Amino acid sequence: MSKLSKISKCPPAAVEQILTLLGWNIRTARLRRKMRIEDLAQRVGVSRFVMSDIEKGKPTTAIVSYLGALWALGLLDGMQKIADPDLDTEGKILEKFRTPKTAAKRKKDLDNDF
Amino acid sequence: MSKLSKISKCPPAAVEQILTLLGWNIRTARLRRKMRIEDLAQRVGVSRFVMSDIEKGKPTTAIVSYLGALWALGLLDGMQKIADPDLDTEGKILEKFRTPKTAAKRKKDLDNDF
DNA sequence: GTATAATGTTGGTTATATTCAACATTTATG
DNA sequence: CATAAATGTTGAATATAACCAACATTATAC
Repeated sequence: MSKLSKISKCPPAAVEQILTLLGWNIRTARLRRKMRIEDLAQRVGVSRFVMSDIEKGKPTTAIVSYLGALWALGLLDGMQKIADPDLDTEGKILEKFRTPKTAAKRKKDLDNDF
Repeated sequence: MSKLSKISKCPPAAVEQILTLLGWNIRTARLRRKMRIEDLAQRVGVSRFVMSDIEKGKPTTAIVSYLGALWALGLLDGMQKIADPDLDTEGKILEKFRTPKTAAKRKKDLDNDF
């Protein structure tokens, strides 16, 4: 039996697209800085094979390796805003009043399930 | 000998900080949507343990699982801009003229190594 | 306050991500 | 064009990420 999650085996198109784009962007940034794959890999602390995988947008590679590449390129800043609660207008609407620590449901709670 | 990369064992503070923040933001978005860890995990296609790891900002978890969480929460959009070459002013300056496919160096090329 | 649901924790199993060596291919320099 | 560097590819070894069951803890609903 596979120990690889469904999303790893067959990611949604939107996710695959983001991964491919991210890898390509990292490659572009590296070349602009005249660094070899090996150079960037060393700064990040991974092998050149992992760095190559990243530039191809490999889904199962550790997020820290991706973030490390962004960090080594001075491109980590944009990550601050990802999923920022202040910018999550949809979430703010859904929340309305409560700020719970769990998402407890009760039987009667039909919950629109949006 | 460890087969875990240096960056996984001891990520730079900036990277660790981003990971913790990202996990927390995902948790906040989930709670706002009144989803259980289990619910979100199912939509993403991972076990509840992996989803829990994500909310803790575990560095070695596959990037696709993080992106899947963002996707399932409708928060994937922001990723488009990460490392966007158009926004990489530093890179644009360094690049100047060429658009190479490799980062070839020649012996004489002293290269400022920035 | 109590019952119940959600989340956290631990230990064990297994497929696989990372690593590396060696070779092939592609790209850029002079 | 020729040469050397950069990158791609393959196969093998090994530590570990993902998974699960079972139990503990925490938080919510009534």
